[in-house]
Amino acid sequence: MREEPWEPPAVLVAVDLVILTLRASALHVLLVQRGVEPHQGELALPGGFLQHSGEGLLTAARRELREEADLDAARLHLEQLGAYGTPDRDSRGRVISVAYLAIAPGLPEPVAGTDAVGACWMPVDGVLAGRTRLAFDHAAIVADGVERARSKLESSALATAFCAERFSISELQLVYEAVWGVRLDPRNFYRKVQGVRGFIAAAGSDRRTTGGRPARLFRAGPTTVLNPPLTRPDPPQASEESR
Amino acid sequence: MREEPWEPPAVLVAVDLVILTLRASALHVLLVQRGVEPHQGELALPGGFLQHSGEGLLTAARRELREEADLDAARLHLEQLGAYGTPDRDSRGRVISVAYLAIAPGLPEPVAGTDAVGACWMPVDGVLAGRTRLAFDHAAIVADGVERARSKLESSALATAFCAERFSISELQLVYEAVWGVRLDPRNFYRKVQGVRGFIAAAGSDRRTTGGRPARLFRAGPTTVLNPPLTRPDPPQASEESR
DNA sequence: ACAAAAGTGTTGCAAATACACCCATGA
DNA sequence: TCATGGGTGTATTTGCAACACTTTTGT
Repeated sequence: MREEPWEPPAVLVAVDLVILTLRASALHVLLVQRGVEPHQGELALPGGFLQHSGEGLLTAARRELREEADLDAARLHLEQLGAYGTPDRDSRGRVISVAYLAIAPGLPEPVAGTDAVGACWMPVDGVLAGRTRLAFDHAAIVADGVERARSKLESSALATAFCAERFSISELQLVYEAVWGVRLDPRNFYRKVQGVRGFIAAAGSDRRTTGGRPARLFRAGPTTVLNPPLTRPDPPQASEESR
Repeated sequence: MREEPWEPPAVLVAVDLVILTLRASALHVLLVQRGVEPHQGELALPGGFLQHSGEGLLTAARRELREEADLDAARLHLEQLGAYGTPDRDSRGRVISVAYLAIAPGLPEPVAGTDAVGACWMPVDGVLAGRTRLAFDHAAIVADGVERARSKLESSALATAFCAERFSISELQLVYEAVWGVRLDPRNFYRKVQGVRGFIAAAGSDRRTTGGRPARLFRAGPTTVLNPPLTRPDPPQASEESR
């Protein structure tokens, strides 16, 4: 760091959240409708400015998670995505946003206790395809978050963060299929997942059923890096059908 | 983003650079000696504050690259690492640092034209092991940068950024061996690398030699994501010798 | 001729796929 | 007893590490 005689410019720092979850086998992101200008009424990521100059970035992310989504950060996966600082991204002046990615298990239904106007889960497909328009550069941030989730499913135990505390192997498979957008063979998936040491651990011989044979239940294991990794099958060779 | 009656606190934003290169088959990072307080005289990452409120983060990173390391950003790989914003990381007040990772080919020798005091290439081993002490939280940032480089070698064409414009396959192998800290079989590496479509492209049948058979030369290919990826061998099972 | 580095062929093991099959339960 | 989803066995394919071997240069 070099020092110079001039004063460096002070900027505003916001923290925005990309909260992903699985609903009806599709990946969804939590969006709020903005109550004030700029971009009033438009959809945006939940977030807000640093509250006081002693607040850490991660602390602020956890606070927003609680305030805007009524989610308990202690139970969620939460990691930093990156900083977004294009000069003209916010008409109020120089605002740099530090984005965080959170993964939530499928919640009962609507997001309760939200103090933002109209929070809702939106399918990410629409956002990625540009059909769902977002304020600021938030669509790009969502795209980065989804891409991060897709790639981390391969090499980390992130998938368990989409599940409730106890889950069956086929529920875990649904996570992979929804996030990657592929179909997997349940039988091979079953053994593959069990073959990764520390990924999942048997959780009581308890079992609930939905019509067939009851499934064994598991909970997230101690491992966070998958070894061997679960490899994503390459999409079926887009030939003339593409685009 | 929620609006509230209070003023959000303004903070200072710095951009710091983790510039990695290969020297004598070892991974090195560029460090400068700080000329002013705080941490005067200590080693730190090159970087500095945003220069004016209209300067973009990436623009600032490119400027620092030029000013502090005399490197041309257009020829380098440059990507954002993340934001570091622990409240007490800088004694001057609230400073958030956005770190960037740059990869440079092995340069002729010393870093020329630097306006910082005492810029030098330091082996990353010492930094990672804590033997080389850095100012602020810069040692942690270096560790994150090295980890990012290690993991991106597997799935992206990042390795070519460590090489000159034209390189032989064995030079590319040296990059992988140095960054990963492993030994690879040259014969299998040779074919593996050639098997990845778009990774490297033949560059003139030109050839220079160092005693044996001349090598074919290549340049970076169009692909940035490696398919199939180059997988890193797991380290030789640390048994009782570990720690 | 020999050393040194580049490049090729071949083989055997191990992981991943595909899929036939058996198990446990509700209706 | 049949439909539904859970779980297991196994043959075939594929990927990859190991290593013998050939090629092309400098000295």
